[in-house]
Amino acid sequence: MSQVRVLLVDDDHLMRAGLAGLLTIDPSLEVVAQAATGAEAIVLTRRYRPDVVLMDVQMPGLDGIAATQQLVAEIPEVRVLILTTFELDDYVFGALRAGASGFVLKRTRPEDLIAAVHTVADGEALLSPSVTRRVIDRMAQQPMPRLSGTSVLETLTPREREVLGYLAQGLSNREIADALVVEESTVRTHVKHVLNKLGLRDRIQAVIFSYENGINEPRQ
Amino acid sequence: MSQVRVLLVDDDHLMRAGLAGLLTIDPSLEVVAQAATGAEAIVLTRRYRPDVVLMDVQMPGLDGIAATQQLVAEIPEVRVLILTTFELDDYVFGALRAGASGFVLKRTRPEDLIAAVHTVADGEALLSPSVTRRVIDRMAQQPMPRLSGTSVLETLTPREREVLGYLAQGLSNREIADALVVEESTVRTHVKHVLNKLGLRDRIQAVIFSYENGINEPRQ
DNA sequence: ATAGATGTCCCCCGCACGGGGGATTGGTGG
DNA sequence: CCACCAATCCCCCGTGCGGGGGACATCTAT
Repeated sequence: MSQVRVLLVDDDHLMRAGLAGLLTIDPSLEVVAQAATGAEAIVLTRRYRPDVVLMDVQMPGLDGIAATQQLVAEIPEVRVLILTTFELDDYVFGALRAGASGFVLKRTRPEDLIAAVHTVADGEALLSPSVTRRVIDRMAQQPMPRLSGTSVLETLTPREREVLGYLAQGLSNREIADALVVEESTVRTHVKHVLNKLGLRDRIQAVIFSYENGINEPRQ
Repeated sequence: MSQVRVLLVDDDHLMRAGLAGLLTIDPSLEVVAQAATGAEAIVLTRRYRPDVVLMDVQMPGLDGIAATQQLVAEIPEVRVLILTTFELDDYVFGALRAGASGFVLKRTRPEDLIAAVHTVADGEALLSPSVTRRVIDRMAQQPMPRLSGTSVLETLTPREREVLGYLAQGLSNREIADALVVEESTVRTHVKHVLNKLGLRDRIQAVIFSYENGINEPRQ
């Protein structure tokens, strides 16, 4: 793999700019898109199909770990490299549980970061040396926790879950608006949020999601 | 049942006015509300709980057949009497599949229309004489299409069943076209036929139909 | 006190979709 | 031979939908 397509995900645009500039040192790396939130990362990953997603853990809304979980579940080919400032246990293990391919600290030297991107792009796993110790320690005592431990549904607000219920029944925005006694524009907003948070393309995918996840039970 | 409560549904307000006036000839009929769209019909049916819904087929937005389907599914007690100007096959069978109790032409004489309302209010089914012919014709060659049966699927051509399979997976017309290696316009035609034959509003309802009828099996 | 989350509502824009036609080619059956 | 169906493709047209924004009020937690 010569050319590696990279998606940057960080809520701080200065950090994104810095990373983008840093990665352009290597001409075989191409930053195809940048996202400021986890939800945006999912949308952009679907659109641009990057080889590697450089993902910050700390973000408002859908955080890096939840986003990673959804990304990997939907697009297994994508490699997620987690970036963080501190080496917090929760982040490390949460990220690996979610299916991340690697985990590097932001204070890593530029050339090492570039090397890390290439490593995960090649399908290898990668951990910052200072992190490796923690991982093998914990691996020894604990079995690997389940992938779907925390439901994506929990990222939805109560109202959004309600809207998803109506989406699952195939109702239009107008019909949902009538049912909830709000404006259609409000329903549109809720629907947008539901689709973004769940990483779904459109309301049709929401129907399928509902059946596949038991929100809709096929009546016989 | 002495007093019959009626909901009028027609996008043409002149037609509604005409029907309303016509029905007031019979003091045992009471027009409790009027709707201009299918969606409105559903809302008003919830609110006013009419005995009979006099429903036009041709309406912008949610058409009479789709509205009937939802109405009957949600409120089985309500009797839907379909009104139309022309006796088109798609309308007739789509409406009956959707759960309509009757089907009358707008050119029916006033006293016959009033009689029709009373008939369906009593729980009987009713068809305009000119429509009955078509129904028994079709009955002769194939069993009455019904909601729960798989017989409706047999009205689809092989290609249409194939398209339904892709619809069930939530694919767009473009994606189905690529899968079948035909033009998108061809897929559009197939999709139209599938929706018409199954009496479905849109591809979203097709997804739901597929799950409810075992075309899609929810995994796990 | 300030920030964040939530719910409500608004705008513009472009595209996919479904309904309304119609046309052509190849079979198949009466 | 002719009628019919199935499958393929075309047009126009209106609208529903999703993405991109933003605005405002309320409430909660820091």
